[in-house]
Amino acid sequence: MNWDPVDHTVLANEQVIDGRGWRSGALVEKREIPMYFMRITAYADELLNELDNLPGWPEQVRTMQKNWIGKSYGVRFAFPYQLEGKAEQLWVYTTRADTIMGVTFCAVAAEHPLATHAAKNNPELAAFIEECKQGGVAEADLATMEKKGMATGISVTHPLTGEQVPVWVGNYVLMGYGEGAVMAVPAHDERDFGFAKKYNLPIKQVIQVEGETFSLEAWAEWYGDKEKGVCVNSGKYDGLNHAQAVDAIAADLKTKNLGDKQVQYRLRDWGISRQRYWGCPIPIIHCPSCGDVPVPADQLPVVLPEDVKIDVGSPIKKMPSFYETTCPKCGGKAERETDTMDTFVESSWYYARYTGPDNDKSMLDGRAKYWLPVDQYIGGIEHAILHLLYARFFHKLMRDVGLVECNEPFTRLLTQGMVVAPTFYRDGSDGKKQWINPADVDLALDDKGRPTGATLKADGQPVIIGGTEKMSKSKNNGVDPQAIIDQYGADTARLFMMFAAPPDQQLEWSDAGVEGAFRFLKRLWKAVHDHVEQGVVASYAGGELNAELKALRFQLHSAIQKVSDDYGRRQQFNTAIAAVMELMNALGKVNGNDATTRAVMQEALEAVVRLLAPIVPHICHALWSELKPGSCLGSAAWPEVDQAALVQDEIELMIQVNGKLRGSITVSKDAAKDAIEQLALANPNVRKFMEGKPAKKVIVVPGKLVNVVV
RNA sequence: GCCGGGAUGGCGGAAUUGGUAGACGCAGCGGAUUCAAAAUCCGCCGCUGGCGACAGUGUGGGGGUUCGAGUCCCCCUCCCGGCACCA
Repeated sequence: MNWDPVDHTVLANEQVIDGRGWRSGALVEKREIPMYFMRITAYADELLNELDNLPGWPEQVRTMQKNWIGKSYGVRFAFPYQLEGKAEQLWVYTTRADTIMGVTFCAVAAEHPLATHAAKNNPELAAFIEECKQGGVAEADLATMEKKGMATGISVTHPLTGEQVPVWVGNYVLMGYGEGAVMAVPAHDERDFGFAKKYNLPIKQVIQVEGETFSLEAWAEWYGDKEKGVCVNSGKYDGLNHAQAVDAIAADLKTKNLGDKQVQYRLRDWGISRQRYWGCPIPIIHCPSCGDVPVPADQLPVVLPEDVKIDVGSPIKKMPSFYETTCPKCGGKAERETDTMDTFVESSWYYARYTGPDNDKSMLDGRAKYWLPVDQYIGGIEHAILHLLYARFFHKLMRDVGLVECNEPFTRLLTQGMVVAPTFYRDGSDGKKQWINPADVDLALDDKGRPTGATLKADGQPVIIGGTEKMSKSKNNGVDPQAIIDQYGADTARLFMMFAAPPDQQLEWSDAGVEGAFRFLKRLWKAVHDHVEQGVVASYAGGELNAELKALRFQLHSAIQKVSDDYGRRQQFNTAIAAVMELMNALGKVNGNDATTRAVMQEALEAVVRLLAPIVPHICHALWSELKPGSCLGSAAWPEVDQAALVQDEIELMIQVNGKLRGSITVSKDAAKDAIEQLALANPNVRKFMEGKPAKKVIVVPGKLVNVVV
């Protein structure tokens, strides 16, 4: 954990800025703190494999979860060594056992027992180990920090060559991950290469890719290649490829009892303890004689007390009335756990609780089995891994105790892009940033629309422009759509937001264009009323149509098809709205008052109202009752595509010469390929650009275009 | 640093399977209506050249594959999300 030595508190990663606590400014230390975990790793394989059974999930989310779980096939093996006359083993894990003959040193974490031992009589090393404990624990910090190390003076024995291999302490090796130790092959691992160059450690090439030349001077991409490389300088393993070498080496290690193949996961167990008030209390009682005892089922749930005083730290940690209790086992004096659960725990099953919110006997009941899984789940892409992986895990836990029956919680997933907005702040007197809401700021723009400065509306004084980030409470850059709702109504606000961008795309918030949505709804309202004023009629059901009405019905039914597909399959609402807008533009151009025209108009307007209802429900309900008096939109069927209306007699084909657009021809829908070619070659503009040369090739893409190659 | 996304007119975006780049909307410009304005309606609207017909050019940058690339492949830049205690 990140420990602030001044404030004596655990800090969230977000609260560690450049290795310092956000309030105290003190250098943060890494500290081990006892805590409770949920064993999500026991479900790693199922969580991974089931990703292939989630066709309704976006590919990118499945890929991210797959990479996060990070199943790897490698070899776990040991370097034997003697310590104070005793035989010991330094265990490491690698996915590149084929490079094992190129090991020139090992690196261990600062907290590794070997490092602790070596530091006993080595004050310089002890100081270095202390230094390694500084800084935050976030993976991003660890990955970007300068790689540092120091020799321990201890050597271990290479399990295959018998050579002595020096052991270093490395600030980039983590005790909590894997074995807390790694083998280093500088010739074939970029990080090890940099480390070896920096500390002048030997580099031994053991992989060769044909046609390449190895150089100690600089790292090259192929050094790390495991597809094309074969072993060299590796004795009996020379000439073997990656898979063969791993097999042979693993077998030899196994013979020596010093290792074997092993499957590993990047996924770690889920630490759920939080030293905060706000969260579900962890139901454990600490008894001096019985140890950690679970709170008996009949005393659950442990309820968070509400009569608390909030000042510094969690109030329940200073509240004897909460934590003083008796041991359920021995009846002696005991204390409740005062850590609470990560709020991700609750967000991992709330969706199931919705099926029985009134149940005060158990967390879920049979209704959960009836309703689940959730057909369509919607959440921000920022939850692609943590929340969605925890929820999947928790669902499987609930399945395994019989609370739910399905394997996965969410059948279809839509991950909406973040709504991002600029951030603004001032440096407060306490050194903390005061975040200012974009609505309270005036922006000055240059002629290219880029911001040049910003001032607070209230005092006209400048504020600092921060980055554009996802809207959040902590950065105070959220924008409330209430202002739009107040001015234009909820339908306009909904239409505008759905029209702005596809939902899975990130969107920089701006209310420019909201007028356009409002105008469109006014046009729709007027179009229906203009029609209804002349009396409602039965919608078109068949009969001869002139070319104009035929074209209109083509557009109408194309729109129905497109909107249905956009809503159902593509989940892209901006294009669905655009299709209806195009249709409305076409309807606006219709002249004529005859019975057939009015019937087609009735058909079109009825369709439009139903197509838009999911986006702008209020106005559509009102308009539907005008178009179909006595009927309710809520029970109206979704409009159906009339396939006959989609048949066109003639189609327009684009003509290209050498891939460049040079004109178009209109042909009958079932014109033969030869006839199309002849027509294209006869086109005056085509002849002009052919410059008298013969056509080498004519490509006809049915229904699309003709390309003449000369 | 690693993993996942993204970059297209002045702006938001469209182009779904490699086949008309810029749909739809905003802003802007011109016109109609009006005493005037608002509202509404009509037209124009990537860039360069041209009175124009039209031609050239153009989807972050560089290379490649293809009859044809916004779309596929390789390399690069920048932006956003996640990186296990923001949730």
